[in-house]
Amino acid sequence: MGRSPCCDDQSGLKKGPWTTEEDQKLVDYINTNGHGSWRALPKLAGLNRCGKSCRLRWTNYLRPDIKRGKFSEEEERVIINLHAVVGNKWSKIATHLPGRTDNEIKNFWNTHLRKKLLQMGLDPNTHKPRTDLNHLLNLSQLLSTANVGNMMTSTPWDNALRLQASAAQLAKMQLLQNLYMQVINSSVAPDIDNKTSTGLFGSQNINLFGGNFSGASTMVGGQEWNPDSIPGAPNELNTISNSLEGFEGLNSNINTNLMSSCYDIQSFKNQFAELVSASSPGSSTTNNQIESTSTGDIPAAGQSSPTSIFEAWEKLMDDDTSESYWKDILQ
DNA sequence: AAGACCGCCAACCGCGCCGAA
DNA sequence: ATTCGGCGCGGTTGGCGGTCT
Repeated sequence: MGRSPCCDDQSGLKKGPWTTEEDQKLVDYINTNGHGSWRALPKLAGLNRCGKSCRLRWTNYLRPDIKRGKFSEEEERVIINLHAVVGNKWSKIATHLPGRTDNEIKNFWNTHLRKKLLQMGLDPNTHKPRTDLNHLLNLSQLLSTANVGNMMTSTPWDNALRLQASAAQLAKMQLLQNLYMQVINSSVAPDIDNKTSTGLFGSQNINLFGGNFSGASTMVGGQEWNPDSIPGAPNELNTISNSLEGFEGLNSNINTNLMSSCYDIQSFKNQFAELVSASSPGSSTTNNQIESTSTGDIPAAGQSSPTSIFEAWEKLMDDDTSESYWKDILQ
């Protein structure tokens, strides 16, 4: 049982866009008298509007301390960080951004930041990696952007490009994670969903996520890149990385350099083979099968075998990977 | 040139909270 | 303790302007 609206269609009160005359009346009245009771205000100010409409117009548009124009990078960062903590509490977020209204922040989130997170493979609601497989199609696009690094120079674009490249690396980690999840869910290794077992979830306890990116150099776009060379980048990556902690998936024991190890598919294969042979002695899957190289064949939809998954990974490493291939793989 | 499509954002709507009676 | 009114919040809508075909 909801409340009756403060101004229904029968009230004869005006709705829709405000005219400059109405704005002026409202501003003049509030400047002279303050808003007082919003319900009483329209009559006192000579406006044919409901109080709620007046309040919204004032708080979202006419207030003198409103800051208009593009959001700065710092503001973006604040919004994302706060959203990760408080969720869709726009008014709470707005209290940390002087001059910005909850409505403006909400709109900015829905039109820009939400998409940004989605492109990074993060769920905008949880700020954790998306677990649905469809988004991997977007990731493959992200990965291709990493090649922009080839054109890197010493321009102000560097930071943005390199951060984007690092996001692409993160995407690769996620893909690895998702591929592994497919393995876990496949019939090949039905009993290895035990994170204390040996092998891929082994005892080395080095978590791919939640690590420290400071000092972790890697190859980006054919050049060695160290996040430390970019002010704020290690923190940025650590923030993203930390947000991935607790993800129900790969707790990798890939134990070399945190970032470059993500490319080390061979060790991943070897450890996986070890795991499969240890966990599924009766399995027909052999190391040889796992080690078999891609023939370029596209696996049938619905199939999910270690071989096809590794092929998928190798395909990912191939810049020419087509979107249709991914669709087939991920179905 | 014009219609279709899309993104942005101001404004509206419904609900929940809170304080006063 | 309960009811009621006012306000604020978050979700949604619809119009406008820009871009695409």
